[in-house]
Amino acid sequence: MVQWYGGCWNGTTIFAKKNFMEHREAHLEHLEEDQRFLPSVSIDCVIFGFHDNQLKVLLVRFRNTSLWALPGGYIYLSEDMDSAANRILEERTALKGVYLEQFYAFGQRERVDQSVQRAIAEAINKSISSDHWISKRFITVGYYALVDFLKAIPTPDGSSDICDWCSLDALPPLVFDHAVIVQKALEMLRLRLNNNLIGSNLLPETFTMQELQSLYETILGEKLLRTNFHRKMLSLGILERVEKKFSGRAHKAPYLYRFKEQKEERLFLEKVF
Amino acid sequence: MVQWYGGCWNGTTIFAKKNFMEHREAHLEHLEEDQRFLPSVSIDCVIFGFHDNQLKVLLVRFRNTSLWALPGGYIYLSEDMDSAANRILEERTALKGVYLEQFYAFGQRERVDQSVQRAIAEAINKSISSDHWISKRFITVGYYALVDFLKAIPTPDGSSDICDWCSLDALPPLVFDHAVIVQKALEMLRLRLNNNLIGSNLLPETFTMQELQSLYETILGEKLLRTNFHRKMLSLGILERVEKKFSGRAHKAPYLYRFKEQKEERLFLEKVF
DNA sequence: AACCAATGTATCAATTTGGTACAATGGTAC
DNA sequence: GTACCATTGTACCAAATTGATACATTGGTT
Repeated sequence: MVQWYGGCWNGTTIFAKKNFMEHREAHLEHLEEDQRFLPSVSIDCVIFGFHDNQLKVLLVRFRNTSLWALPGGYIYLSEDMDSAANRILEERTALKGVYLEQFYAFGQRERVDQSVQRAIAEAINKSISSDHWISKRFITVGYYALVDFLKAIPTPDGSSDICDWCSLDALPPLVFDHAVIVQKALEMLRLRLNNNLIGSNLLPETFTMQELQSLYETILGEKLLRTNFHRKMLSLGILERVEKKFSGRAHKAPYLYRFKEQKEERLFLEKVF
Repeated sequence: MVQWYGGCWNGTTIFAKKNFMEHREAHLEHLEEDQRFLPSVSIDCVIFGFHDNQLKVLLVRFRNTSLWALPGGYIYLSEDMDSAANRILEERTALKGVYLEQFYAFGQRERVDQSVQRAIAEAINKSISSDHWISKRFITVGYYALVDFLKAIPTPDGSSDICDWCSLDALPPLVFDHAVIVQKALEMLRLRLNNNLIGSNLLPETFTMQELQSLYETILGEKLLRTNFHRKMLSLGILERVEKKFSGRAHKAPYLYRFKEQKEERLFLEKVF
């Protein structure tokens, strides 16, 4: 069990460990063949999950260090930037086709601390010269993803030994400007909280009103009145009640709900809260 | 007077022509010294102005062609990406410190049509080899700017002979994916229409309620009820009435308004409409 | 002086929201 | 079984917001 400020949760499985080795090989290959990547541009993914009434973010830790970072990567010359982001996401979670959205490009001149960069390279046993492609200046394009916490299989890449969930409110220190990137991702997520996109991607197929409200509260960072939330959600007409009831702990059993199939047009501008 | 689908307006002045020559020199210099730019990344600016109750966008036309494009440029290794965007904006408008915000990065593999790229290079008398830095793959980071239409001085760069305003609803065909970029800029602008950021940057110091409403309607793409708009705007408490009245054409003279000085904190999430 | 269209304001119904009350319920304790 | 209880679903009311219409004001035209 990985612990970090009490926030991490170990999702690594045997299956993940197998993938880990595969990707490690692939990664070493990349370093030799940097010509295949678009120079100066990297991608970083803020992968959100929801569990225990908390927003989680997927992080990797570089091998032989205690340095945490967002899962990231580079763009092959032959692929679209969005495809690259999808590939990176899939490599870390083993999930295909999940909700993924670009939210901002980070271009500060000094955003990558070169001494940290070197420390990482040395720790993973790569001596890189000062004109190595990786030590050149990069801008990074941020994507956030919304994934089903239980379905994702966190999988380290060749430069990391851990890939795991961390609670958003107890993140370890992150390398470079990654803390800023997470913050911005959350901001953009709030800005786009409307319509059902958020819930239907962060929650399992069916869920209780309580879980849905807790998700909203977590993202918005404020408490909502239970009864009014209930009313509002039902009035939007995007939920349907699953007729089976819940059976678990004490007290009254809540209904389960699921999101209705959506028409393609998005009500992107409608405000919910 | 530049005409294009009836939408263009010629803002070029004698002052602008002087700047034009200066920048042309600067640009030629750049082409030789491509080492000074960050590879693979360009910037394109969607510069919005408001005039005649219409949203305008600043465009450039490449020399000896009829090809229109967004004003753009590259990032010096020594400058932040945001600074580069500011510099590009200033070069085309002679305006400093205007409202400028990054909105999206465009990374499709084939987003730049190489045959068009070559045609432009030839037209401005540059023969570029297929491995010239400019013919490599680029992602472009989009920024939108909100400027006072009357204060901007549209100024072509070295590769263009015209820099001018075009009505958003009568744009000429644009090169590459620039039409998509404009569309996305508008979308993001709508998403962020809240608080007074928009108005205070697209309108002159003082303005009538009618002008403000017209701006909102243009950006949102829908009609609003005059009386309710009036009420809402006043209730937000962000306007102050300038005691002088208006004196112009026929009928009753409207009050003039201006935006109050804003506290630094932004009410970014508050919905207005 | 009569008129007119644009402007500022008032008003009212419909809707939405914030907040409280209360009945229903599925389990626990005894 | 019965009393109890925290949680859930729903009802309800007052306050605030919004949609829509009416109307008084006014600067200039004819």
